[in-house]
Amino acid sequence: MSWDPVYRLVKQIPRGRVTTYGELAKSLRLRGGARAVGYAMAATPRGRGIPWHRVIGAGGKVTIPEPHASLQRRLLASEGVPIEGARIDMKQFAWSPKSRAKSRANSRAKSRKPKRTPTRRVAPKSRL
DNA sequence: CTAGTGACCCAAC
DNA sequence: GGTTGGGCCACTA
Repeated sequence: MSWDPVYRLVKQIPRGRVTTYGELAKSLRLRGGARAVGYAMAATPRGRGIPWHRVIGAGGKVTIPEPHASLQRRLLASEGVPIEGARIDMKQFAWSPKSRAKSRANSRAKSRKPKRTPTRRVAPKSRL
């Protein structure tokens, strides 16, 4: 299924570095966002040397089911990426698909969701 | 077409 | 700083 660009990018992740689903999604400009990347990773074909373990959740959190999470930790630790308190130090290990050389994990513009109709968390019904 | 699920993310509580 | 809930969209039944 055309997840090739995702796999390709994942394969570009250098050893000892990690990136998040969101970063991959933004770099690839996937409409599905992080979700699509997650889906792609879930369907990652084995036997192609795709370092799926270098893809983690936002904030350096492992958001995958236990069986895989355990393996992921071991693989990452094997590459020199220890997980401290179920979390990875993005400051050091975060890798950006574009900047390759720099470890810029900081691209958080808080202005993404300006207003989301506060005090209203129940069924907006219509969007227009 | 609708409904349900998911290796996600973010804001509010 | 942990839990809840909504949103976003791809994929399957």
